[in-house]
Amino acid sequence: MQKTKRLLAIEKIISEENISIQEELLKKLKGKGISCTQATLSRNLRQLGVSRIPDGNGGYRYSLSENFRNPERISPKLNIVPVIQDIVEAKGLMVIKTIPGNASNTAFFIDGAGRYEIAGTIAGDDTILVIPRDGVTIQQVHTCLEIILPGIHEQVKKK
Amino acid sequence: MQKTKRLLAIEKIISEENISIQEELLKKLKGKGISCTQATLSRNLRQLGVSRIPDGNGGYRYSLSENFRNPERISPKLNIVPVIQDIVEAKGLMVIKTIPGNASNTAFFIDGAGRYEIAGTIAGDDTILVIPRDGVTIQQVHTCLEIILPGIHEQVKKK
DNA sequence: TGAAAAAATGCATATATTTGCAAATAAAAT
DNA sequence: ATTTTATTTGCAAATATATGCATTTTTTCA
Repeated sequence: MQKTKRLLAIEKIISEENISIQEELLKKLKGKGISCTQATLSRNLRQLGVSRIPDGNGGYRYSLSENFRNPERISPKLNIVPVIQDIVEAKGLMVIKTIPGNASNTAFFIDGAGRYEIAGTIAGDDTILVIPRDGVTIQQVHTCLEIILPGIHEQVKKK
Repeated sequence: MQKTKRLLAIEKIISEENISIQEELLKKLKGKGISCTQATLSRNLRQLGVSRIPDGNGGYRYSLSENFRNPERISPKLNIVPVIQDIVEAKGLMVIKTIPGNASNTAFFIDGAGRYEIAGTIAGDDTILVIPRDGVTIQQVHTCLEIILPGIHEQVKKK
């Protein structure tokens, strides 16, 4: 889907560069072969929860919401304990195994990151089903998980 | 000075009410006997670091930006803090609410600090009861918590 | 597969926000 | 106190953002 790709690109650009007006973002997108109108961008930004904040220098810049910008702020807590046991994919979905009783805890963090890539999660006692949004690849979900829970793949490999 | 008063009033209004456009804020100010033009407001908002964020409901609202005011406050040391949702006191005891499943983790951490002020803790799923030792004031417990979890009160205030 | 419903998009425009500039006000210096 | 300098403000205009509506694209469902 065109929109999914655009939303992801918007997030990426905004997190990496200082965008002060929508027209500027529009051009960056065009540079990546993604094009739409400013009107669509306006709607997309709202949907993504992107806010415009003073840059402290007399100007403004667009910014991802708090959770999004600093996912590492809330994640290392979980990494203190090796709660995650395994990550496997099946039928385009992702299954994360945790130590007993920690699935909902972990899913909560994943949800809290507010990543667009993830449509939602369902947690049992020691298993989480991560449902990627349509058009999002498994690889993108892996990357996204790494952002939410830095070191997650490393941790799993050790077992 | 007129401006100082206005800036303070703006902060107060924005923190208490949902303001979606500047004209709206202008009226609220007028209601408090403070008047200026929308242009001035625009400048003031930027100076205060006020950002406009999606309200998750198809609209926008103005919001004080913690980031802007305390950019360096975001440090890895705060990692453990965001699990804490609220701190209230009752009957000389202290009740700490956490995100689901994190009460025992957090309580363990508090216990681990071995503070004299705290006689003990009891943790459920998302709630911790902190029992101060006899003769210890609630204020002392607050101070003590701040030592164990630096930034904890600041974090809670934001919610 | 085709019709119906829903979602996304562009266009034109309405609405909202920012800014250049000159006047007014406040602060500092002599 | 008076001049000088800096800050604040309003006004009008420029710029930026959001939205109504018609159209296209995608999804759903029979």
